[in-house]
Amino acid sequence: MLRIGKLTDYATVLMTALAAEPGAVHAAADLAQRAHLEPATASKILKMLAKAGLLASFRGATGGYRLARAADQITLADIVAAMEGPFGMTECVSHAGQCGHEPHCGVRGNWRRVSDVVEGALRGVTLAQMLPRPRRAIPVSVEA
Amino acid sequence: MLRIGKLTDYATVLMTALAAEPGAVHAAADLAQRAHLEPATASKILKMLAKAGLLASFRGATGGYRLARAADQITLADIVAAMEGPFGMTECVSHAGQCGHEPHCGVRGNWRRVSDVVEGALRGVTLAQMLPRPRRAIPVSVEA
DNA sequence: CGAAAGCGGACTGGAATTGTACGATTTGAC
DNA sequence: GTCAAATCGTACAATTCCAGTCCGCTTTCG
Repeated sequence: MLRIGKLTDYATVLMTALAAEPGAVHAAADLAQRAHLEPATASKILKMLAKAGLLASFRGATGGYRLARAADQITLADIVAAMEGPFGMTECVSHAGQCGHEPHCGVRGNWRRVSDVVEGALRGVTLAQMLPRPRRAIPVSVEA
Repeated sequence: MLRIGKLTDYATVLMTALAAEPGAVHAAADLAQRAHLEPATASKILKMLAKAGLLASFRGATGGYRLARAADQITLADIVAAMEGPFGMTECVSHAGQCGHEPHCGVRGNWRRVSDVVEGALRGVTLAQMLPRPRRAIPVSVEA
């Protein structure tokens, strides 16, 4: 498993739909239709992405959403963080001190290293690379 | 976030406790005490690990659990897979055909690549490396 | 002014996960 | 041969989390 939430997955679809026409402002209903999502659900996701600073929003009639940065400046790590909060595969990685077992744990450091690798992998994939185009390698290198 | 379950985390603690004295057979109650877990919970986890083939179990008096393989032949990927089932960050990676959006998705391949990177990272950490010892680098290399 | 569109929050139904308990079975020890 | 120790398998209760929806408010264009 090791899943991300469905909403996070939908978010990537919506983001790629926006990246397909960068610069243009898209209404939420329009994006929902492209991504085959319920308008209410799409709207919720777009709100979260806007709050995280990944999208610029425009209110009022003819309003909508637009990418806040160029597609090659937005990575999967950004999207995941926007939808699911701070990184960390275990509670103790993202929120130190919450787990009463920390003093005698011994595996904490290892999870921290793995989390860093995962974050690096997500950070290595940009929105531009996710468009249906020739793919490039994901650069990853980690030292412990 | 991008969390693994708590039970998976506990499982790594139990596994390292077993790896500290390889070859010896430990009772579930003993391991629970070392890991500071409720006996019932530890037992549940140990059963899962045994069913997955990571531990050898011995019934009856003086029974208990022992590593099925050497500590450097067991990786975090094995433990996570034992506790959480087949890999994949999205539903469509581990179970193709379940998601009605697949025909027009366009991001599936990208999640597949990221999942592979994550799996590689977990596969690069062995139980032997998780013991409180000098750490080595996690080798990771991926091509897309 | 009115319609269109985003903003914010709340709410609910369901699913997954966690943690626990109990009887059955196996095995070593005396 | 009997007993006690220990796992196995299953089932269950509680809780937490998440997906999805809805509604009222605000903003902006025509």
